[in-house]
Amino acid sequence: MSTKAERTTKYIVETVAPIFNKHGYVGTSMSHLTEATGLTKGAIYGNFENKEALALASFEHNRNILLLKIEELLAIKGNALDKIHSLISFYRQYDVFTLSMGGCPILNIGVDAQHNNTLLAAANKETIKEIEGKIALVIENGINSNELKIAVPPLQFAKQLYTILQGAVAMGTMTRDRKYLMNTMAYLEQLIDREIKK
Amino acid sequence: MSTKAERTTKYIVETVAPIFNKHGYVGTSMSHLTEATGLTKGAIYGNFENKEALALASFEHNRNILLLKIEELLAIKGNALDKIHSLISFYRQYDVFTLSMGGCPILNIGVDAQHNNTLLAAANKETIKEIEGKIALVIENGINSNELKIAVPPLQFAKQLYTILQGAVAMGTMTRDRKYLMNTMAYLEQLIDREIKK
DNA sequence: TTTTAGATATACCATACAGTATAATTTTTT
DNA sequence: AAAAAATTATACTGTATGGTATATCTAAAA
Repeated sequence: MSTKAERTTKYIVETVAPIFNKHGYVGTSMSHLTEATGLTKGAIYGNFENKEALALASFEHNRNILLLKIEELLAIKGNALDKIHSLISFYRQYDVFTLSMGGCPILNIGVDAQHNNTLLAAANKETIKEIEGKIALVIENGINSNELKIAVPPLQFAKQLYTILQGAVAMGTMTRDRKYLMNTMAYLEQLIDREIKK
Repeated sequence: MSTKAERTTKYIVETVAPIFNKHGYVGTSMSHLTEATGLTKGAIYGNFENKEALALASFEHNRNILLLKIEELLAIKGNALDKIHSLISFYRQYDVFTLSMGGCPILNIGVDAQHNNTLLAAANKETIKEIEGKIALVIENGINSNELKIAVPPLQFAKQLYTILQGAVAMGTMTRDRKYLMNTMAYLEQLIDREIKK
């Protein structure tokens, strides 16, 4: 069984991650965190070196949830097109999926950290790269197995797809209107079939 | 000629707008603003009621620059397709255009204000509506003059187009990589021609 | 050019901030 | 069950925060 501190550390991160995601690095104060956790600063600073380390752990927590889900979606049985459709279909409910995280961690931290915290900004950039790489791999396999044919390299296609997905996430977030997700995914579904079928 | 206070007010907003845009509402402190302007708090609070009013004026300043530019781009001589291409082409240099504002005001304020300032969030939402409306009008005119034919209503098409544009802006911002703008606009140019030509 | 009104600077609130030293309290080990 | 070690609470730093009252200065009107 895990030690007390390990469990407390986990509890703090889980409780605090959506707060950092919602209010950003500067927008989140230690008093927000003590209030939300019911713990004192002594407990928090006993488990994390400083606010930045806690913010980083919080981002990585949310990032892991998202990455694991994306891996799962791209690992379903079927060919490359099935996997891509599985991903796109998921983004219809991306808002409810990210609700418990306090919204999309990529968008929120990516924008907030840009001029407020270089560590978080770098971690975010790295995560984007990972997601794009995972999508690209699926595309590449589809090409190698003679299933797909596309005009651009797999990674560029993956980046283009993820850009449109994140566009819908951004617009949905800013306007608090789910329709951006629904309409964009509907549009993408038919676009993908038309563009990459062999 | 304008009064002294009018000129000072203008000077403050111009100086302060990119700071709010970069660091967000909570991330911007009054000391940032006094330092940047070379003025004291007395001068600033003499011209603005509080921090929120100043942040709102700052957003509206950046928003006006952007909206005026978009209006200009959509007002060029030619048919609807020319106007749309004019807009898309502009977004290739969107990063250099928004540099002096401290980045895209729609994205930055839209994400930051979401959980930190309801007034700013509402103003941002309104601006998005305006931009989409302007694009939709161009599409509508193109349809009425028998130039274009599209499968969805003009406003939905406009929303879809702006979603992809903002996706490129978001990805470019988060990764600090211009290629997202370049590649997405290249992709859009050929997509538009294929999809909406009559 | 003097008066008056408008605009800016200074000095100061009370409060909140991130962070720390240490005491009290739990866990864990013996 | 006692001792040792690890963990959390308390109380406190010094500094920064948004905002204000008032004094000083500057520009416009008489």
